[in-house]
Amino acid sequence: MSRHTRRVEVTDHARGLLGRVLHGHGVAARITEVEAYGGINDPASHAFTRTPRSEIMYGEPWRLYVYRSYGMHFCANIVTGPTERASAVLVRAGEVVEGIELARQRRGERIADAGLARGPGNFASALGLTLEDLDTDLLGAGEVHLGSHPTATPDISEGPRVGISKAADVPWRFWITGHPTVSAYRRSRRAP
DNA sequence: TAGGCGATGACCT
DNA sequence: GGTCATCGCCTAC
Repeated sequence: MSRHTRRVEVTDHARGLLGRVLHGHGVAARITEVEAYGGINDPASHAFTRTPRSEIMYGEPWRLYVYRSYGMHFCANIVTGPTERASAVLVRAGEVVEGIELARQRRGERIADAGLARGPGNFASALGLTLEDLDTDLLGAGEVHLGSHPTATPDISEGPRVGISKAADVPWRFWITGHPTVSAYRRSRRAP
């Protein structure tokens, strides 16, 4: 398989996740913003160097990869496979469509609805995702799983990924055009 | 075993 | 708009 074909794969998965609903511990959110990570070919991916932490991305697709960022935040990724390719999609933002009261309890009463799941750390927080959910099968019927595909294809915009210092110019960030939950672009301080 | 750093968020002006 | 807290994980020694 060619390098080009791999690139299309992971970005197609990223686009395909927009508009899908992710259920997490009593809260459901429609995914509005994602970033694609190309695994072994992507310097910005955790899987670029194979470590015990990134090992899960080399395994079965449609598993949940959760990691801790800056010591206190969790970020949720969906492994898209195939096995050994280590491709994954980072969920950056969503619109809470079920369990909004529970989401508000987790995030804080004063947060506006559109901000409940804006930003990767906030999205994981709103859905109650932690390291306990690592390796969850998202196609299963557990507390954390993916819903069906949306009936209509959303209008998708693309741009550079946020907050990374390597390969910061690759346009592998996708979001639903004009959606209020999408976070503003901010380039990493360490990016060249 | 120690040092450096980050796929962030919140708060301040 | 910009600045900074904060700590587990990875890498090098």
